[in-house]
Amino acid sequence: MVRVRFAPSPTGFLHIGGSRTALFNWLYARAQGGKFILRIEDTDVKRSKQEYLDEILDSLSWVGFNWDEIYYQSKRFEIYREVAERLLKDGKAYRASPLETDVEGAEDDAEADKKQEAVIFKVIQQKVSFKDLIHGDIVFDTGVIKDQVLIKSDGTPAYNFACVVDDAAMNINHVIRGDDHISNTPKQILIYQALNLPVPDFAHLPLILGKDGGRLSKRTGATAISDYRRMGYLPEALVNYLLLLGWSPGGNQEIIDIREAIKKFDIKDANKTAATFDMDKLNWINNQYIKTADTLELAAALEPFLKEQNLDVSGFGKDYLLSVIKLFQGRLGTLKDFPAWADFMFKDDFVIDEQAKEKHLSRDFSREFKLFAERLNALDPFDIVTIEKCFRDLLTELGLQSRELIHPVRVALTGKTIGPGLFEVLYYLGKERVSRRLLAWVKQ
RNA sequence: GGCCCCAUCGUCUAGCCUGGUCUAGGACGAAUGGUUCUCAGCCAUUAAACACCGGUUCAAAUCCGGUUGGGGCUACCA
Repeated sequence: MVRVRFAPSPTGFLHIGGSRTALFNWLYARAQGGKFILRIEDTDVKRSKQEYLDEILDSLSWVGFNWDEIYYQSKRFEIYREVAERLLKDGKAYRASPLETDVEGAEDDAEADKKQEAVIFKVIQQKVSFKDLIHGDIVFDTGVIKDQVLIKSDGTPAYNFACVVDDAAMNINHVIRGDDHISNTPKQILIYQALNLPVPDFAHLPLILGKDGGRLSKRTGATAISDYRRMGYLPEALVNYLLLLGWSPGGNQEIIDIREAIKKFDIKDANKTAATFDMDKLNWINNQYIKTADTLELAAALEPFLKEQNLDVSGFGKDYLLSVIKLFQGRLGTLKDFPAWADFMFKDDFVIDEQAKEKHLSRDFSREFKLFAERLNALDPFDIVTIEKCFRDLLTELGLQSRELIHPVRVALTGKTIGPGLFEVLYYLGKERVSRRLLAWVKQ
């Protein structure tokens, strides 16, 4: 059975690159009917923080990468020491005194006392080769690798050692991780061999680059998954985008449901070229998902954004809210856009775009607005069709082009130049609010 | 510096393994036009790539070698 793992370190938030690695591991496990194991690499006690751990677990749950088992390296220090002891006994490792600078640099004597001899692995010069599921055969000459620290002088295990001990103990048979670990692989294989443990298959995923071609960093855009959640991206959209970064379902398909992806995914089809993170395409995909989302579910997803931007919709019925969401659904790039774009549907002190006002309301529309308000108030079936007819009749009477009145009315009612069709806006706003807003522009 | 990885439109990619069907397909973005109401929505059109050099072959984006360029690693971080 396939057993894969994702091994984040709680020394920072879950970022884009990490979640893509998690996605490919998770997908592969689900595609193969295997297990997806989460291993928290919190051996660096000083840098590991609870808030980071919480954020990582939270983000993984949000994107839906459910794990079958979870382990914490900080609870397994005894195991690493025992294994190191074995290597020592076999003469494959040796002890070395703690680094002078380390002891001297210790905060106080108590800390210095805790320092003990480190355990170092003897690297023997040889050719190590492995078959990478994505890259094919890779060969290293270990002559260029220094002896490796197994247990540091503070008693905690070094990364490459804890990783091997755990992958073996947890029966991980496919190690799927970032390209940056390729050069760690020969070091780890040496340890597997010294321990007489079966070497797993490796698959090294290309890195995700920022716009500047370098590593994705805060400078080149948001990196934490939780940031994207806050910016108003749907988890399905983010996952779909991440999936397209290094893998393609073929057949010119861009939008792919996760269940369909599970059926089609194979780690062997992953690309080997680094990909640049492109916000524009993410936005487009997010819009594709928002557009086709169930309106009721969208309403729930929108809640935190309404709250955050202080847009109170409680005074309106559920049906009204859903209608308004439907009106905007097709043009939303992110959920965050909604409160900003639809504010006029829920309050009278909506934001007025000064440029729009300047462009369309600089001349006096008292006569037109007053007439239109009166006509609308008298409309009996007040529906989209009759509203449009009423408006167009008025245009004919006044001898105006539709655009000459539509834009001013839109700005007066919504404060914006962009938005849903005007007649729909009129219908959902209702007679009372429409005439109040129009008459506000009428000079007495 | 040493070692390793990578190389198709600006970006994500299809094609590469199993050379000919590729005057290289799709998507994002861009530009242009349309949408008897706006666009950041919708529709249409256009521009846009096989890094370079050599080899193998009747034939190379596809196979091989080199060059160049980019990236990673080179910690008692993970």
